[in-house]
Amino acid sequence: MTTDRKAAEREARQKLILQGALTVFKEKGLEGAKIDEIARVSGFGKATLYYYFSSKEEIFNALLLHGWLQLWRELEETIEGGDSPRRTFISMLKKIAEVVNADRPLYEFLFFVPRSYSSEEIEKAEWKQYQTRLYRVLLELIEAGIEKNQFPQMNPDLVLKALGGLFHGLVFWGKDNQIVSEDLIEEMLDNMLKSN
Amino acid sequence: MTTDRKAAEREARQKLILQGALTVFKEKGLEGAKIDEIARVSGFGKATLYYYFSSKEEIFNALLLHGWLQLWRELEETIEGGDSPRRTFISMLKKIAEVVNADRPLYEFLFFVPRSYSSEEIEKAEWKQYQTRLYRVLLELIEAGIEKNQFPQMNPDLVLKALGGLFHGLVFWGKDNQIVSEDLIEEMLDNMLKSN
DNA sequence: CTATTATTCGACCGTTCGTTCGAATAATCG
DNA sequence: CGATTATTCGAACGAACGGTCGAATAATAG
Repeated sequence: MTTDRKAAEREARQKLILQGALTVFKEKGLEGAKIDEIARVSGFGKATLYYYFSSKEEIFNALLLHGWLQLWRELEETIEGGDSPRRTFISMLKKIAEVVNADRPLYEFLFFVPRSYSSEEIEKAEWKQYQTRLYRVLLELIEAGIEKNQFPQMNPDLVLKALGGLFHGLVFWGKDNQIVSEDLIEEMLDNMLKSN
Repeated sequence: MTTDRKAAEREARQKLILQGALTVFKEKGLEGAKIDEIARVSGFGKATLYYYFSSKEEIFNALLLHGWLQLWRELEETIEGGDSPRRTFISMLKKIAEVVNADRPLYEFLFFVPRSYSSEEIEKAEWKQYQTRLYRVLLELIEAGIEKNQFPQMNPDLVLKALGGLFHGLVFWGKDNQIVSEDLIEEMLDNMLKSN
């Protein structure tokens, strides 16, 4: 069967397009990114893009879905690990940082951009559920951890906001290049959660 | 002289336009906001907007400048207060939260949107310097505070990223309506900085 | 080889949108 | 009052852009 190779080639070309799209999206945002430029950067003609994707928004969503699937794949084993809530929580953030640092352009895009474009279309996108699921898992860990006195005795939602924001700030803020190691994240979290 | 009244009226009309622009920008972002809609919402004809502002981007920048000036005006007395670095730092964040909560639409816009549109035009905008200045003041407080053992003994940049992110998460994340009180912010910070 | 299918692409289309024009109206002045 | 200036606005302009078309080329099949 040639069908396998054909499918693989098709997928490879899609990946090339997504790669080009990412660099343009990152630089210009969703609306600022022009199809013509994405085509130019990925090295295809404009019409060819539409041979592989049916619209600009589909490219956008495919990119995010790709990132979330990859992130989630890496997280699953950590979640199943059966550590204490606090250890699992910290391990998850470390793992996320690791994944992020392995492909910053993609994940900066993934964690920043969607906040700015909350059209109804996007609300229903497939990748959205993974975002929601991640939030829920982290929240449940905090709830369980509070019971065991491993987190500050406060409203779990607040604790998640605070620690999530802290993580976000550590990993994503600042002049590009300087990435924060997973160990530093662990140290910071342990430091700040110490007294409880 | 009627000149004063004229100028005041002109400014009042500009404020109306900015107010309308804010609601549209917030809902649609910079590119998604259409001049026609801003005109409709502010209750002026489209061409009238151009009688008061020379371009869409000028409206955008005027809006942000307005917000930063107001925020900075409120912050200045806190900075001059002469409290300890740690107290001043916490007071500043509390004050920022207060200002934000007093006009959430404006400040959610102000703190979120610019991250998505980093064109070179925006880099040079007048409001940018206030953002930079705020960052520097907070960093200096942390540096001074670390010396006095009032903050974790870590790289000041990292501490600012962590605490800034934490603050950002507390104040801006989550389902809209629920605002976080300044006292909660203080409690959270004091809690997490306790052990040092 | 020819026939059929898959892929590529620049030119083109229709729409949208920021901006400008020119005329109409209101305010101010002498 | 008339004359001059300030303000308002919808209509029209032109550029930009997402998406489509149809022809050309490459790959595969028989």
